Parts: sequence; structure tokens; C-alpha cells
Amino acid sequence: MEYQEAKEKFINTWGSLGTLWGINKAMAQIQSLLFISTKALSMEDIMKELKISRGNTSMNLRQLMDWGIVTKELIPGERKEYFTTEKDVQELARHIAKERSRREIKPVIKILKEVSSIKDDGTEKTKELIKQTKALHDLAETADAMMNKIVNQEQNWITKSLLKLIK
Amino acid sequence: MEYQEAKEKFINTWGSLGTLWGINKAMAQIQSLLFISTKALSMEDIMKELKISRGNTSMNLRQLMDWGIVTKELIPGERKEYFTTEKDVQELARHIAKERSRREIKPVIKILKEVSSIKDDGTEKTKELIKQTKALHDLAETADAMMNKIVNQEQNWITKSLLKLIK
DNA sequence: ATAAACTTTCAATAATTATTGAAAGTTTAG
DNA sequence: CTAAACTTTCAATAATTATTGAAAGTTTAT
Repeated sequence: MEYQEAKEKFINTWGSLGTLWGINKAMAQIQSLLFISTKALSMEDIMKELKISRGNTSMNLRQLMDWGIVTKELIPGERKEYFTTEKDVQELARHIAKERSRREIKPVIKILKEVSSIKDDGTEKTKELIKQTKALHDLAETADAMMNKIVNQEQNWITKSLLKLIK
Repeated sequence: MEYQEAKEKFINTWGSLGTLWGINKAMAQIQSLLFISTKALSMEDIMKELKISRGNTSMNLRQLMDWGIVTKELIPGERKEYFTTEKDVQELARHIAKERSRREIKPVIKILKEVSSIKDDGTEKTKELIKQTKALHDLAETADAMMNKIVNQEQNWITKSLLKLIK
């Protein structure tokens, strides 16, 4: 496999996996491209490389910046803006986990808490609703806490402690 | 909050969270409904409760069965088919994690392996592609292994060992 | 102040994904 | 075997989501 083919394969695969970490295709592809680029890229570069429109590029770059995984880089003497992504996978994972927790998991936990706290009127169906949503609430909370804890450790904590644990 | 409101809130919330675990809205809602139901439900019951068509119900029930989290229950003397979902959250998480790993994560790991194994032609860009995809590959593999290991333990291993660890 | 270089916004449109409903298929009872 | 009871399939349609492109906005150099 040649460089070009490998590159395209990577960008496509990682792009289609976007859903797994909750972002859309273009966003994931832009991030992928920056991730394997040796230098910061301009909007022009990204548009040409991925064959997407200026508007699309602009919007998705903004979202990536909101997620905290892409940053603008001002090159002295240059008028254009250049972009880079976090290159360290561990840091990348940290950012993504943190954002997903904040945007999706925490709000759901809150609602599960509310639902599982309704008054027990003694009927079987109410009891079941309370029991099951409470179980889900506890699971979600544990999973969320775990994820955040794991991901907020210094660099190699994951590989060090956890790999040991699961072996 | 009354039972009916709490129920609807739960089904909607859990349904919209479907994307997080990689299934569509109707699928997630059907599962939610079964999850808090005190008895097995027929297709008719599900259609009426969620206001979705027969075809939709049929297709999504099949997918849920493919995922291994919903099962048919034949009630003696009844002609209709009845459905139940796994009621234990731990088991549910196990099934979901296993399926996601098989369907999405494993295939991506395979491609990352391929891409990171291209011949190093000595250019900077090839070196970068190899380096970064290798890092992602290792991260993905560790995460996948971790998830599977965690989720394949007996009932309370998670809460016991891991909660201790992260505290 | 003006114009060039660049970015953002957003209504229109395209692409994708989900849903319906009715016809075809299957199973069971008699 | 036949009809009733039920489920599945799938082409048509609706709903949702992503993308474009051009006009409006911003910044910088002169």
C-alpha cells in the first residue's frame, strides 16, 4: 500500500467512525487530516484535500475548536489562518471523553435521577420504573466517573495501571 | 412527576441517547419500553405505546434480537409473539459492549493496523502517518481490551475492583 | 478610507436515514 | 385444505442531517 492510498484509507475509516465518538463525518475527516499532517493547514488546503466546500470547512473547523481538539495557528507574515490538531492520542482521548461526558452523559444522568426519584405510589409498574431507572442511573454514573478518572490521569497511567489490572 | 410523564421522559431520553451506543431512535425506544415493562409486550402493544408503524416495529425488534438484548417469548395458548429485554443492566452493558466491539471497533483496529504497517519510504509525511496511526491503533486496542475485560467479569467485578481503583 | 485577502453565515439543495403501509409470506386451528 | 391471525418485506415517502455557494462580514496593508 502506497502513502496516498494509506492516507485516504485512514481518513475515510476514521471519518466513518466519527459517530462512535459523536461527531459528524466532515468534522472527523478534517481532524484526521490534521492528525497525520506534518504541518499546520489552511482552510484552502483542507478544502482541496477533502474536496469539501469553504462553508463546510469553516463550520466544521469551528466545531472542532469548540471541542478543544483543533487550534488556530497564526503564522507570522501570513494573512491566512492555519490549523493544527492535538497530536498526542492520550490528550485527544481526554478532550473527547470530557466533552462527551459534559454534552451527553451528564444530562442523561440528571434525567435518570429525576425519573428514578418519582413518588412510589405502590403500583407494580411504578416500582419497576423506579427500580430500572435507578439501576441505569447507577451504571451510567459509574461508567462516567470511571471514564473521567481514567482519562484525567497523567500520560501513561492508563497503560501502566489498567493494563496491569486487566491482564 | 407522575408515572406517565416519568415513563415518557425516560423513553425519550434513552431513545435520543441511542446514538451514543450506536442504535437508532426507534430501536432504543422499544428497548426502553420493554426495559421498564413488568411483562412481555406484543407487537401490537409496542406499536400503540410508541405510535410507530407495524413495519417499523417489526424491523427494529429484529435488530434488537440481532444485538442479543431482546428475546421472543412464546406464551402458551397465545398466537401472538411477545417480547422482553434483558433486565439486568450489567448484562445489558455486556451485550452492547460486545456487539459494538465486534461491529465497529475491531474492524477499525484492523484498518489502523494495515495503514500503520505501510512501508517506510523515508519521507517525513510517511513517517508521520505511520507514527500517528500506530499510536491510534494502540489506543484503540487498549480501550477495546479494557472494555471487553471489564464487561466480561461476573456481576459485581466492576463496582468492586474498579470503583476501588478510581477512588 | 479603500481595496484586497480572507472568513463566516445562512437559505437553498442534496444526501442520507427512518418510517410507513400495504402486499406477500408464514403459521396454526379447525 | 382453507381461512384467520399474525409477521415480514420493501418500494414509496417523509424527516432529518449535511453540504454548498454566494453574499455579507472582518481584518489588514497601503
